[in-house]
Amino acid sequence: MEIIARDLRANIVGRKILSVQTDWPKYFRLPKSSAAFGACAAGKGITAIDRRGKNILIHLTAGYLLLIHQKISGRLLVGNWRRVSPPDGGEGGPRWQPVPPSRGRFVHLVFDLDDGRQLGLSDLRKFGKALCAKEAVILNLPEMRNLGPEPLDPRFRFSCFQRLFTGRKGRIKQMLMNPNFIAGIGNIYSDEVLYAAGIHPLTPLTHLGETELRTLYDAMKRVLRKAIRLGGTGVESPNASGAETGYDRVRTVYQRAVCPRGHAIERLKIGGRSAHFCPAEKHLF
DNA sequence: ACAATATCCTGCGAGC
DNA sequence: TGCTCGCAGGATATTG
Repeated sequence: MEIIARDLRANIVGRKILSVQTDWPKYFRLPKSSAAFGACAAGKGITAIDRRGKNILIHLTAGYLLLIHQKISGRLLVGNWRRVSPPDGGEGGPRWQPVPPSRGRFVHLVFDLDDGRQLGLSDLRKFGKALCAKEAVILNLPEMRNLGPEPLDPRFRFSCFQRLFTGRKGRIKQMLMNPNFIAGIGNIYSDEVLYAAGIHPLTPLTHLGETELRTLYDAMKRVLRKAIRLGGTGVESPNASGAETGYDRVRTVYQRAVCPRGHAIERLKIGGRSAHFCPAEKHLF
């Protein structure tokens, strides 16, 4: 998500949103009607872009904020899509075809920009969401207000990390993935961080002493920094020739058959999500 | 009060 | 070949 935010920042800050189109109005959570949402975003300039957890925050003129969450299958792209009619009229509403056709299948939400390009949300599963309101309104919504600290925030020191654990119970894997605990760590990076720290995903929080917490904290910062340095996970990969790119090249356990040392990766379901780990690593449980 | 589970969707690959 | 099943990068609501 950090990679996406940086890409958008370099590409669309200074542009103006002319209009908004969708074939899936359920994206609009605030305001909920397509007309009201369009009216909120249209005519406003894009002044800045940042990120909080996995939320992309697009700052608009007049003190407005556009929040887009890509959820599982979403991908924000800048490009061009042309509107095409559905195959037999009627059913399904408008569709967009990417230009060039190689990028951005599954675009369901389009922001027309004043330079002829568009910001499009490609989102196969349509779990994404979009909100537009005064900045203070957005930032006061529970999903923003309850967000945990940013893992790479320099102010998020070890003492802060350690404090998050006091009086809490549960499994470490679920804790790392809980956005209200720490923002922005999902299924992939929680597995990668735990492997890097040599900690089993099922380890109860109460089993983690200061030494393990220090190891976990360092692994978290290291893995996330490296992922950003390499351009993120799954963003543009695999490339045209089928080779993995970015962090995917160095992923150790997530959807791997073997770990870097050649041991078979094991999988189990934790809280409805798949956890990948190497049973040969030293680990607590 | 807490922790599993269901839910929102669609496409894809595996197995029969 | 064509069907059904399980699974997928998130987060919240609901259930037990």
